[in-house]
Amino acid sequence: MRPLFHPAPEDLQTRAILHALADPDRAAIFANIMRAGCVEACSALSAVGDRVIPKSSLSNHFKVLREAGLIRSERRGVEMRNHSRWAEVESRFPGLLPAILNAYAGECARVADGAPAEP
Amino acid sequence: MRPLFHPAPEDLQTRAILHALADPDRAAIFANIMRAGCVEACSALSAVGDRVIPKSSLSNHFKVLREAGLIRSERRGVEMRNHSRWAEVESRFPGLLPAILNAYAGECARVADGAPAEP
DNA sequence: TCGGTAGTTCCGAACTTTCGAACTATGGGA
DNA sequence: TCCCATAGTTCGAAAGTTCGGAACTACCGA
Repeated sequence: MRPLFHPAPEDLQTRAILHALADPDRAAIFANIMRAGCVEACSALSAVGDRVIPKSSLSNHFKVLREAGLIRSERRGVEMRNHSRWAEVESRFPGLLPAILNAYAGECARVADGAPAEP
Repeated sequence: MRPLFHPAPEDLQTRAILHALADPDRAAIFANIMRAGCVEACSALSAVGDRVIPKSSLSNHFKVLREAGLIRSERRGVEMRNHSRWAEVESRFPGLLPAILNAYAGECARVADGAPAEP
């Protein structure tokens, strides 16, 4: 197992952040990490909605979030703790994360409200 | 040539917008359309920085921006006019576009300032 | 009608994403 | 200490996406 890579705050890239959050599953995972007091084990998030995400895909999602600089992961015994790097991202790109999470939240609310989700 | 597809304001999706703007070329094209009074021909944007973007790639970039709902394109004789749909996107997802364009702008400023761009 | 310009489509090569299977690392008993 | 269970990673094949050159369509002016 190779060591975990985390970009320095000054190496954060807008493109990587947008790419990471352009996947609704990853955005949901990130939103969960924030909501859950900024600390969470990976496997606690293995279901998004009613879909189960396979372990290998989950592992990849966490890697993408980590390498975009959105979360910081550390091995703690047999599991992993994931902290959001909100403050660092926020100070480098003010308003970016709130706007993105808001956009997703607004969209979900609308779907839940009215139109049924497409199959 | 098939007709141009534009999503309705209520069909705009955060994921599509983030995906469209996660590509720095597309983000630059979009920023240009905004800056240039919201109207621009495609080929006017065929260079980003000092790189030339091939026509077919450009055409695809415009398609992605259009289908994400970020721009509205109409054929005008031999060329295309592209309007940004800023107001519509902004009213559906407040703060999203300014935050993203700001993030890119801040990043460019920093690169221009100090470290040389990687090859 | 022809020529030029603007943009699109097609298609193959290169790249990315997904997910099951096999693997590694760690901790807790027997 | 050895073995098992658990948490996560890596591998590899299949499916999907992106890129860009060549050929195409659409429109305008001469």
